[in-house]
Amino acid sequence: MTAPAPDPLDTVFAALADPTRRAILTMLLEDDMAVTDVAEPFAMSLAAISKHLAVLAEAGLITQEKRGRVKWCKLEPDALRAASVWMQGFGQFDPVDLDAFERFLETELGPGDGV
Amino acid sequence: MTAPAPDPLDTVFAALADPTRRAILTMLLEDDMAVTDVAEPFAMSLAAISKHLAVLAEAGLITQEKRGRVKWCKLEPDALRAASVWMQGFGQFDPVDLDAFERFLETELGPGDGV
DNA sequence: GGCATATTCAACCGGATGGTTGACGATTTC
DNA sequence: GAAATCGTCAACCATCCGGTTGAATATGCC
Repeated sequence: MTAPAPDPLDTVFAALADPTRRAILTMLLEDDMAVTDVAEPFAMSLAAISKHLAVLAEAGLITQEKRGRVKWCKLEPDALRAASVWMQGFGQFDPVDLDAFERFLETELGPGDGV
Repeated sequence: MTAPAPDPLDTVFAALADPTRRAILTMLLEDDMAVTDVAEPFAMSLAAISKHLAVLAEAGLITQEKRGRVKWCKLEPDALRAASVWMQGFGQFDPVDLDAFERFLETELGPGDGV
């Protein structure tokens, strides 16, 4: 652990840079989920998803709590606030346009993909 | 070029994940700059900065225009809007707190580092 | 023309990242 | 206690990333 503690923004943005991880976050918007259930829709191994979840947890974007043999994953939206605030500094954004958000979420999820 | 066009959010967030690149964006908030001038405050080669700028341009976060032998770099804040909008979906953020933004910018630049 | 300046290109390097598979520890269930 | 389930660990692999150096390609100046 001699690593010199990188800027939290580094890890948050890096975590968000992967589409699988963004999809996971979107899923967790709905509800808390077990690791196995998170992995279910993806065409990759459970171990890979487990790693993605570790990255998200490292960034503070989720927390994981083990109850019994099941590990529950919970969205931690506050971690996004720092990044969001940072970005707002550029361009004097208008207050966020929720219609645009809807459109983007649709793009994210893929049209006709009813996740 | 058989690469299947990654989600723009991938490249934007990946670009933002590097502290050098975020610092560059912050510099460009002030004014457009030539590549050499962008590189000046950093303890790394000009070629490295040139690559960073290419990443930012690829993500659409800046544009570069060559006038004479000088290539000018210009912030393109609109590219951040998509990412910002995506993030707003999580956590029903309050409208952004500009005081918090100031504090974060200070953290970014480093206290007592008068860049 | 010839030299200095601005920027990129190309090759290279070490380390991180995203994925795999198979073994393993922990927990529940029968 | 034995078997099934949940999740991680460890080793491995290919690729990407951030950096270097040195040569190459403009362009501007005299």
